[in-house]
Amino acid sequence: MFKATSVKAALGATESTDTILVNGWVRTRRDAKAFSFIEINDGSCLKNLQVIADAELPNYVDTVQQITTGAAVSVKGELVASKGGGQSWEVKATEVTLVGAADASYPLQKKGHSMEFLREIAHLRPRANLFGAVFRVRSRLSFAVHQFYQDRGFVHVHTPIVTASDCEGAGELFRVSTLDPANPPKTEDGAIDYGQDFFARPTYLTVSGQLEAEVFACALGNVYTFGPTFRAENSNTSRHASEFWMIEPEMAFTDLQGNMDLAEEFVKYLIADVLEHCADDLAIFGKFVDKGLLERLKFVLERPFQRVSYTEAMDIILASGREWETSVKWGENLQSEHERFLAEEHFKCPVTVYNYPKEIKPFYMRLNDDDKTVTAMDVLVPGIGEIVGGSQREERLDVLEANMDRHGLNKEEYKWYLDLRRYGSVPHSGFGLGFERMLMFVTGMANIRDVIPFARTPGNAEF
RNA sequence: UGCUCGGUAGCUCAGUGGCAGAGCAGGUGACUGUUAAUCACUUGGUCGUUGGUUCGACCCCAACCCGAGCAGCCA
Repeated sequence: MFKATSVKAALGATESTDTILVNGWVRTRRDAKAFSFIEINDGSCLKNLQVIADAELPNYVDTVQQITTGAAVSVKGELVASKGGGQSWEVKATEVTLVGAADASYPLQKKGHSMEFLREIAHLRPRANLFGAVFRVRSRLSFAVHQFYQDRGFVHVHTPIVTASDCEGAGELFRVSTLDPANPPKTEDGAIDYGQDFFARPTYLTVSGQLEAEVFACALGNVYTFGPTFRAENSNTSRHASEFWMIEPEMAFTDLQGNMDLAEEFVKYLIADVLEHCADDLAIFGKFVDKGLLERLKFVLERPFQRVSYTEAMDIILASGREWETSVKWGENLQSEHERFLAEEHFKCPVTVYNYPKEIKPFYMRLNDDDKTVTAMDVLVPGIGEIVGGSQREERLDVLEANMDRHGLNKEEYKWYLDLRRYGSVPHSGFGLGFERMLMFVTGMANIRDVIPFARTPGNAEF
């Protein structure tokens, strides 16, 4: 069989070619006097390839003129310089095969559609220009994540997706069980007997690979995870999903400063990589989704991230003289409006906030010498808010145990985690970066549901 | 989960207590190296669901369902 040429390769040609084969889906067809224009797209790039199907073709009337938007076609012909404006190359067809027809009920029209409508046809939306671009960028961004860490000698660790730790503090979990929900085995006191469950204990989908990543950092030095993460929160916002992907680097012999340095370098690397490798796709976001996108990305790339301690951030917020919907004071969580104010108005660039009050952060964060704050750090970006959350971990056994007591955790269940502090404990740090939030930032897409192929949100797991 | 807004043709929307509308898509025809082609004609409706008010409800009221935005949870 003749080897097919991608639309991307055909459009990037440097000279005409006698015979090429192009496969793809028809975006639109128009009739001229003695021939038909067929525009096909195969997902290899944003642009379509224009095909000239002459009326002399033997199947012109009964096939070519019946081809509609959405149909799959195979075209053989000559790649020639276009006689019309708008494209440099086109294919003069010698053979047009209708591989799979699409009738008038094909939902994607040549016009723009609302994001909400396209979400309802998630199985067809990758064929829309915008979503083809989103998912090509997603693929590239994913590759860039690995390249960043691999280039720096980090080891990729596949942390488990099924986990038994249910009290890490990162929200509600999805239970994993093979018990019959209508008739579960019971213990003598009437409780469900998870001893008879598949894993002989209650298990859940992971909310973070951090604790396991710490194990590997304390053996292999610098490691990272990149995998799916699950939160059973009833969150209904444009930036939360029940299933999302997260990158979690973890570094031994590294303090909070080194952690913040890595987070900033990482975010900038991803932006630079996408700017370099996805220019065409980014252009469509700049045109239809977010006019200021390219300028903002370049701006973020050039400027150092601002760094302020939680205490300094609180002073800035309190000194701003603004009226807040939720008033805050030292010791309380920053609200979205405060984070947005810092990133979008006060600094007008990404901000890393560090050293948060210990009361509002999880047990594993390292206690500072002031005994009031822990080495937490969040990177806030304009338009999205928190994109990175991390910390230096508490490496001192006695302090960690005291933290766990204070948080009411069962130390028995964390024996293996505490062992890391018993045997060769070292200062270590890491963070989590929300992959979809990064993708939103890089594309300007406003809703997380539009950067996930098949989004899972409360009440929604179709497809 | 709370607050706010919305649900009318395949899509995007307008509409008013008294016969259901437009643009686009679809169909037919014309024209044409076009490119979200153009022009003419044209098909298409349980106005989210259920109940209530009313002589009469797409419109007013209530409950529910679905969607979106914001908040909380966080990445």
